[in-house]
Amino acid sequence: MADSVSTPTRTNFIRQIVQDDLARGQHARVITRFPPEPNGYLHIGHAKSIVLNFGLAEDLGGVCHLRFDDTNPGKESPEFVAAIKADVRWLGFDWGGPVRFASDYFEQLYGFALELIEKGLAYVCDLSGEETRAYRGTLTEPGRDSPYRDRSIDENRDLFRRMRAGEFPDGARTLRAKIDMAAPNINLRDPVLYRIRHGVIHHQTGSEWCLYPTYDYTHPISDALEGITHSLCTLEFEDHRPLYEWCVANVSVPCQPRQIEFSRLNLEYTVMSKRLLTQLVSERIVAGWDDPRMPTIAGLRRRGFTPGAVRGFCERIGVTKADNLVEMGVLESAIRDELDASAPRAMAVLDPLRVVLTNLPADAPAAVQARNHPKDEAMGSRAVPLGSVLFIDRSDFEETPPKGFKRLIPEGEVRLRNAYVIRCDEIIKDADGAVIELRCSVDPDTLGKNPEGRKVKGVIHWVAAETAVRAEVRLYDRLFTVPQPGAGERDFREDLNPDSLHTLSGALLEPSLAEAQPGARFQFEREGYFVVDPDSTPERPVFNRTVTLRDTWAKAQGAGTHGARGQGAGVQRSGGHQQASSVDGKAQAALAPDIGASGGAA
RNA sequence: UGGGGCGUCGCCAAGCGGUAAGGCACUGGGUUUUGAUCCCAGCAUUCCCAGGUUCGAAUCCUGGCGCCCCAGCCA
Repeated sequence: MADSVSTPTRTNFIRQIVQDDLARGQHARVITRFPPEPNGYLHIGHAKSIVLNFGLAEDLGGVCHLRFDDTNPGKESPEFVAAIKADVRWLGFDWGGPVRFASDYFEQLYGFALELIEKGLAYVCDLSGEETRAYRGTLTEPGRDSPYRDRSIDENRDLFRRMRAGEFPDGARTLRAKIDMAAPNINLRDPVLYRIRHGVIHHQTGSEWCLYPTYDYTHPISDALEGITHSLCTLEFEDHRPLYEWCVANVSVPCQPRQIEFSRLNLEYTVMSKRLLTQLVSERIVAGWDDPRMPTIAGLRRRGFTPGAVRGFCERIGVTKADNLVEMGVLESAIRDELDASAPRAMAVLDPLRVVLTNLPADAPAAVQARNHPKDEAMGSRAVPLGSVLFIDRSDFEETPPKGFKRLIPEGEVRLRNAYVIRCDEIIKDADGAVIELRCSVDPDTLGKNPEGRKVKGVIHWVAAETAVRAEVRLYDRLFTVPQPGAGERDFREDLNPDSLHTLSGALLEPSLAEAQPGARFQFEREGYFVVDPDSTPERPVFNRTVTLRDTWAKAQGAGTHGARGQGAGVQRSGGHQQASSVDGKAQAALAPDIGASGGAA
């Protein structure tokens, strides 16, 4: 019941294949694997693969292994290993056994390489990297055989052993598969199986090896050793499948897993490549891998997403082989669905405007009772202190309202959420003409009931000045201004959204929010869903906006501006937040140089 | 131009020869002390194009067109 996003698990072409295999008795049970390289954090695209692999195994009574593809130690680190494990667990999956590493199989892999050598299917090649490339040919021209291709088995065996023993420097020799230098599929033109890497400390094997197997060789064999039945990967590996099959067919492994490819996820207004994400972090364009603007699992978590919403999103987008570019709206809809059902409501004023109630009755309650959820009685209610001095959001008052505006206007009435109907009698301005306070009168007979003889359409949220808790609120927007950052020749940093973060230091919360713990999620009524950031302390609460509420009013108002485009995906353009941003010039100024510098540098 | 893929509504995506699911978005209407949620209705005579097979084709065949991936001792 908690999982409101739950859509019936959709099938897809891969599930169909696996179920068919199971039905035909081809396998006793399905074993899949999720094989990340620990060279960065997991992102939403990985979540698609995780949900596919773990979800499939889970539903079909099998298991899914978590195996780190750690064959390139120079780029990998234990920090990434730990983060990846945490993310997979957070998503709610269990690998039902030890975490595995391709490096666990280094010794066996080495043995199989010897087997290939004995069979005349692999040879030690002395060509340099550059020469190897030259010999490989091009997309349209066949390659040429390496001059070392016909070394004797004895010589190959001897050389390969000496490679392991550390007798040759980096790049001096490689072990190559002997397949076909004229193959139209370039992956079959005697691909490199092993390369020499001295001096790197592998996070799992330390300095035990100076010889490291390549992905193309390691992956199929690791799969086979683990009894993987279906090896699911993304489309760019489709060309590698013949090589995958060559490997498991030519060494003495217990089985021959089947590789099936699906298309990777592309999401509008963000980037998904690990190279680019790494760049965002290393150039400090974002605060880290878990910056709430990042499409990483850690970023989404800190942004306030739930595991259920991420899984629900992955189910909504499906699994096919078609190239795709998914709109942000789908992700947003997934999290809104879940949070609408599960997040307790509260009131918070992001951009405060002082309101003095001039006639609050002496017998008015010191606090009003407010339900924590409009539809879920079980979530209970809370007391919200009331007082004669309040704050409302600046955007909820307009001196010259646009047509259709149903919030507070001069001489107009509006309902204070959970409290009285008030009427704006007087506007107080400063020397510059800016509104600094409103004087309002309450209709004492409107607590818990509608006024008689007239209709008050608008409802606005508020906090009482005396008991308000000051907080920092971080408003996030999409990281990029275009659907496909860096498309064409452009540097993706040119597409960064300079307004992707607004830090509000003067937000005011109702007191019930004061002791909220990091990770707690709320709906700030009429504003959006917010989560307590790990930076939060009782002295200084910090909330992150996960996503705004759907806002048809803002959308209608924004028509004609750029707000009308892009399905409003993730962008808050209401007047209130534009106000908020100008209120917060300091925070913006602090952020701007960072982005400017990185954009202008390289 | 060699090889491998993909092309069904604005975005995802079902469909597996019997006459176009669903989600997101969008548009109307209703309920509402969140301009939220919820509800109801609308939204592809057509499946990249052109031929062909068939009583019948998005599904089969042929030929085009368009897009993506591959020349790391990365994964």
